[in-house]
Amino acid sequence: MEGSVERFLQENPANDELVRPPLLHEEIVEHLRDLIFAGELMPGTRVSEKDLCARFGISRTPLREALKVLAPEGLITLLPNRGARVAQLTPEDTEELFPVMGALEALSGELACVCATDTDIAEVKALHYQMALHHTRGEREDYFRLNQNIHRKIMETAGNPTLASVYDALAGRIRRVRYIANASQSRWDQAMVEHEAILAAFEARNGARLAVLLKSHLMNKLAAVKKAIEVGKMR
Amino acid sequence: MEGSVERFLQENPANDELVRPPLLHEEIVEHLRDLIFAGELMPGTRVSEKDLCARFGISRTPLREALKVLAPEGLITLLPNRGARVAQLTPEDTEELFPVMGALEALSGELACVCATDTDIAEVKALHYQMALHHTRGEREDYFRLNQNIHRKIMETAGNPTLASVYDALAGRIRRVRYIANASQSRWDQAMVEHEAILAAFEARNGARLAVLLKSHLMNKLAAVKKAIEVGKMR
DNA sequence: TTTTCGGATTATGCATTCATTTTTTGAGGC
DNA sequence: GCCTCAAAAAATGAATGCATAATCCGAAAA
Repeated sequence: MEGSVERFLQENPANDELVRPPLLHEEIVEHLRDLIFAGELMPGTRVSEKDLCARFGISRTPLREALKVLAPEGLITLLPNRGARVAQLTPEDTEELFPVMGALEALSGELACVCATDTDIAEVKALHYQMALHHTRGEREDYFRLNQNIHRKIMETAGNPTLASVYDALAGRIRRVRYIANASQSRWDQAMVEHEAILAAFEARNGARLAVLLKSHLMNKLAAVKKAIEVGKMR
Repeated sequence: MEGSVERFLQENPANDELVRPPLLHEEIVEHLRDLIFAGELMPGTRVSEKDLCARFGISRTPLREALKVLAPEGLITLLPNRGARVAQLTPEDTEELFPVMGALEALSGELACVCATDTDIAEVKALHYQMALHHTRGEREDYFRLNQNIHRKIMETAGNPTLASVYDALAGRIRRVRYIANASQSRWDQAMVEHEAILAAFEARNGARLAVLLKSHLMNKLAAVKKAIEVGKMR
């Protein structure tokens, strides 16, 4: 019965994942993403093929494939004949990315208000107050983590995987700069106020309002980032 | 003075293009995109590495790299050990993509209203009336082309290359189904009406309104596509 | 005739190799 | 001492090779 697997896959494209063995380069892609996010590979640093191959215990082929995948994603910069570097976010990139993220988050908010179960809302609420606690305690790391979780939860509640994956790709690029957004206490406090409003809109299932709030939340974050960078340059 | 090129590139990242020789796999990526867009590689068809290598006159390495780049982009599906296929848009993908496109176009409209010069607006106006002419003449191909040009022009006017590139990537995936959106005359007429409003909002530099219009324009297009597909299934 | 099985053929995934380009190193000139 | 230049070393881009998995094809069985 030749072609039965074939037919199965054709008719059940969603089940591909269950069947397909892993592709090495895809694992490397994820591994590299993790290294970059973890800060082990800092922006601007040269990526030595030889070193990473040794590190992962693979040949250059799948590593190079992974680098070529990460390049369009904006995490890696390829300099022909001169190797790869961890991409460095330019001020222009930052200024361009935040509005796009804002539009995507706004959409996620709209959709989430339509799709959310009461449990979804309760979960966000729980995350919110846990985050608020970290805010009052001044625990930045934990605050950031919870913050991410809230936005991710809303994004998941929206029930649009395509939206989520586009968002994730962009979020990866600005992940680093987001950490500096709440550098000043006043901005951090302000962010917390904004989050109160976000939670309220979500609880009220007011999609339009939530969209506006999420969007402005990100634009405010951009302003804060720019200011923080300015200050950073000064000293 | 070794390292001067290095320094130049560091300080002038935008000029990289001028200096760097082309990477073979990137050319192949574009070439493959063109083939898919042109319909020469139809969705669902298997992509034979050997054939394409022969066609392009290259070895398998850069071709495989190109396929791996196109996979996350959604144009190619990789089945481990079973080759690559031109990705087929599922109904879910379609339904997920249009809202995202809508959000991005809405943003482009907002930004464009802020950035546009009078010339930009005049250009869109010219495109619009040329498109209207094709509509009255019933010239679908030309209408589509102008339609694309209008949205592209607004996107460019927005002055956010990151936004544009994200948009383009998604647009590539639904390019094919968009052609069937205006299958029915009534929907086509309706689309034209919507475009009148879009032009008006742009001329008035009413960003908020343009955003809403572009968004709903795309959602209506989605509805039309779904209906067209339903009808297609019937017969 | 249709289905099942098994070897031959083909295609794929990854490693390795080869040809260039770039970077490094160091000797010589200013 | 610093810059210039050239040869050596290293790294990159792409082609080739090899082991494995999938597909094809024909004979045998139902």
